Amino acid sequence: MPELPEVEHAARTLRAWLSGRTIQRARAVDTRIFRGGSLGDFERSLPGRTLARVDRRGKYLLLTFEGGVGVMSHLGMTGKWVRRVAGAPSRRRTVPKHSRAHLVLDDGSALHYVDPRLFGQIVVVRAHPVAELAVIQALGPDALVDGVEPGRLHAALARSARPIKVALLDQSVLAGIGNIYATEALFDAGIDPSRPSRSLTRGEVARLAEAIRGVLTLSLGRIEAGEIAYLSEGRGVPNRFVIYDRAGSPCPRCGKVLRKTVLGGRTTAFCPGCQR
DNA sequence: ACGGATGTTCGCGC
DNA sequence: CGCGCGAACATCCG
Repeated sequence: MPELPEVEHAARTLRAWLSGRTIQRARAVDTRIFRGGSLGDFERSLPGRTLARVDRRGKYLLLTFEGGVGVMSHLGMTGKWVRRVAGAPSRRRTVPKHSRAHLVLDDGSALHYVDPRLFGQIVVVRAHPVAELAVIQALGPDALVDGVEPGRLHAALARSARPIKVALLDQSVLAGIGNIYATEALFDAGIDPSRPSRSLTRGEVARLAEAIRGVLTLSLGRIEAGEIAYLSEGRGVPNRFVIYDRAGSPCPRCGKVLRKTVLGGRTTAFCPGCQR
């Protein structure tokens, strides 16, 4: 579930895996994950290089290598980076299922990009810094790095009549929020997700901004603490969210039965009792 | 067994 | 231009 906290964790993990290492080999499978001439650039431009930095903007990972080659990696719905260590006494397969690309490092490890549904993207950029890609420039302030400034958010929300939940998913309004954290933050702030975004008062936007900060930092903390095995193989992990995917259960705040609706084509859980 | 849903983004048509 | 909808794909659940 790669939204901001999960992508931030992926960024930190990649930073640790790649720091001080040299890429020996790069291979990719020809899928639509690679746009333009990126597949060839991925295989040819990366070997011999070392990492300069890993950044995250919203849900986008930005890798910059010494010598001026950048890689943009977006995880889509089901993408993740996993590491395989040579000779590890593991019963896991050497090449993970649905591996679409991998980097072999000088310590013998291999970093695989795994993405069953192929909704992710990898773009290799040589002409300019990777952060100058149009998709990155189009992003609004990052919900974690830049913070959620209530006045600015209020101004952005005041321009549209679409539901507040849909506006929160718009990455040009605020970068990093996806379906789960939009649902959670609106519940936390006690705001009905179907309200027109421009109907929110300054006070409500301030509450929402605090709720967004809260749900993102809480989740990131839990991921970093190892409480959540996002990068591991395990599936069927229990739902750790407060109301996401809990329609039909009692509201943990007021006890009314949680309901669900569809906004912007996305399922949205909400409490009819305490979200106004 | 099969229909319907699933974390994201983009492009099309109105 | 704003918006709503479907498509891209594999897997899981009931």
